[in-house]
Parts: sequence; structure tokens; C-alpha cells
Amino acid sequence: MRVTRAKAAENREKVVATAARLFREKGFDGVGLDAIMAEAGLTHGGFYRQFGSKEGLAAEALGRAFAGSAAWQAGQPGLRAVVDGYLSARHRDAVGTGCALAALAPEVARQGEGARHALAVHVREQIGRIAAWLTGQDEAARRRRAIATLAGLVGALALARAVDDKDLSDEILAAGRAEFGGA
Amino acid sequence: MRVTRAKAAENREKVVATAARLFREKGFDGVGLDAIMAEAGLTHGGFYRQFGSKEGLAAEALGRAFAGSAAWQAGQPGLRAVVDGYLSARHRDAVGTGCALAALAPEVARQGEGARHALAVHVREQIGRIAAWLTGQDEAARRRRAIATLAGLVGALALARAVDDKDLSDEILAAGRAEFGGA
DNA sequence: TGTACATCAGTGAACGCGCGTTCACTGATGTAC
DNA sequence: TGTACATCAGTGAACGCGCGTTCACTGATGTAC
Repeated sequence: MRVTRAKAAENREKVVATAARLFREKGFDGVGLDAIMAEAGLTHGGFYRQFGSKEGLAAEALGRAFAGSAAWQAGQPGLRAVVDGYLSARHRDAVGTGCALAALAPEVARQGEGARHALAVHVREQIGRIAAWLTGQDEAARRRRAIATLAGLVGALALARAVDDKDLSDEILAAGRAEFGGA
Repeated sequence: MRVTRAKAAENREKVVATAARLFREKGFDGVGLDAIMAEAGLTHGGFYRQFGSKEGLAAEALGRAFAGSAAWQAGQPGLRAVVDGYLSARHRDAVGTGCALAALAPEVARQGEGARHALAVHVREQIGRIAAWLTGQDEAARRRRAIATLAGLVGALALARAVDDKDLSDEILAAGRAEFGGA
């Protein structure tokens, strides 16, 4: 049965937000449209009235995940605070709401143009944000350091999650905080 | 029809090596047993005489991928050469034969105990290898720097592959070489 | 403001397909004598 | 060394299942008058 335009927009939002979480938790191939729609409180049949394909939803959900993490960093808390939050046990244990780069980067490399472009835009934004917090040297050197910092954060979080040894995982997070937190 | 024990062992090797490549290229969920067995020159029905399950093969193939990259680093070429090779356009474009950490870490985080343990063992080995190349400071500081270097290499390669912009991808590799190559 | 009807968001069944896994079978290998 | 037979690596068909996608339908919403 038809719903109001406002309700339809709200439902669409819910699907994108649910997908953004489930893709991060289970990977693009690890969750089906059925599960996404069900968790959003809908039946799967209505999916194609709102989205072109699963790949289209993946690109849109990735953009949503990036937008969420950008909002989470609003208020310019500075490099130290961002690095400590990023490489925290809390972030490591919250894959579904955490950084989509650490959760999905290698899978995005196999995705279509939409998802890969959304990732590139986000990477450029994060490089700029980190570079603005850095001090000393010339601008080119600060940008290089910002890129290395972003890569270090993403790699450390991904490794801390993949390892089966909690002590090693904690050590990776602590080493990253120590090495990447200085401006 | 039955084959010699030597041929059977050779076939098993071929399956593991093929899986190690295809999993890196397409992800654990992105390739089926059918495709793996076919590329290894066998039919899929014989799979369960050699392996317990797809997850079991995944763990074994991951160990194989790690063993391959360890062999690739034999001869102790030093940190500079390893970093330059790791963050090269060639390595970026050779996912199937390249570092399994950069290709699969987030997916391994969702895999079973076998794969996650194999990854942890490899991470410990790589940390030790890198730490041995570092100079200055005390041992704890060198180990912290080794962890950060490994994380930076893995993150930079994963981001360079995921981005849809070749210039940005090359810039990420170059920044990583500049920042992580010093002992 | 009230009525008549067109629109369309969402439903639920169905589609073909490929997945991981099982199994009866084949026939060359390996072994016992 | 030669023969008889048990073993078992690999084959190919089949299984139930969940996937992405399609479609006829429903009925409340939105619109034209």
C-alpha cells in the first residue's frame, strides 16, 4: 500500500543507513538485500522502486558511512584526540558504525565506479583535514605526512581487528597512537 | 579415476595456490569452489576428499599467501628496498600475487579462527623483521615504529588500490615510500 | 471543501542461477601374496 | 616378478538453499475538478 512521500523518504533513509552498517559488518558480498530490507522494516520486493541495483545501494551506503564519520569528527578536536579515538578499543569493536575505509577498502577496490569514487573523495577530504592539523615543514611535506598518517590509522585499525590475539591487537592500537598522534 | 600419491599431492598444492590467488583477487565470498577447482584443472566434486570445508581452504590458502610473501622478502634486502617494492605501482596492480594483509585484512576479521590465527602469526613475523632493520632508540621504541610502519604500508597499499583516481593513487604510494622508508 | 480517479510505495510470490555440500560411481594405483 | 584385489583420488549429477531481480497486485496518497 502507498505511503506518504515523507514516509517513503524516511524508509529510503532507513535502508541506506541499515546497508551502511551491515556492509561494514559483513562486507558487500556477506549480506543480502533481503536481510537489509528486513532490518529496515520492509519487504525485499520494494527495493527496486528506490534503488537501481545492489551495487547502486553499495555506492550510496558507502557515501553515507563516510558522511557519518565526517560528522563524528566535526568540532575540530585536533589530531591527538582524533588519533586516540580512531585507534581506541571502542572503535575497533564497533565495525558497523566505525570508519568505512578500515572496514571495506580492499572490497571497494573490487567494486564499481560509484563506490570507488566516493572513497577517493573521502580520502582527499581526510588528507586535507589531517594536513591542516600538522605543523612544521612546507606544505608538500605536511601533505605527505598527512597521507602517511591516514594510511597508518587505516592499516592499524584493520590489522587490530583481523588478529586473533587481543594483546597483539591492543599493542597495535597503542603503537599507532604513539607514532601517529604527534602533530 | 585414481591418480598416484605424488600427483594427488601436486593437485592439492595447485588447489591451495589457485585459491590463494583468487581469494586475494576476488575476496573469500567473491569466488566459489567451482571456480577454484576449475582453474586448478579439476572438477569440484573431489574437493571434500582433500579439504574439510571452504573455510578450511580459506585458512590454508591464507597461510600459503603469507608464506609466498615471506619468501619474496628472503635475502634481507633492507627496509628501503622492501618499502619501495611494497609501495610500487607493480605491487598495487598485482593483487593476486601481492600482500594478503592489504588484500584481505578486513575480510579475515570476519573469518574463522584458522584464518585469523594465520594472520596474527604473519603480522608478528613482519613486525620482527621490520624492527630488526630499524636503528636508534630502545627496543620497545623500535618495535612501536615497526608496527606503525607495517600498518602504514598495509593501509597505503589498500587505499592506493581502492581509489578511482590514478594520480591520487600514485601520490599515496609516493608519500608512503617517503615517510616509511627511513630506518 | 468534497468527490473521483490516477499514481505509486510497498507486498509477496516467483524467476533463474550459482552456491556449498553430498554421494554413487569409476578405474588406475597400491598392496598382499 | 606376476597376479588378485582392496583402496581411494577424482568424476559428474544431484541436493537444498539463498541470492539478485522481476512482476502482478494492493490500497492509501496525491491531484484534478
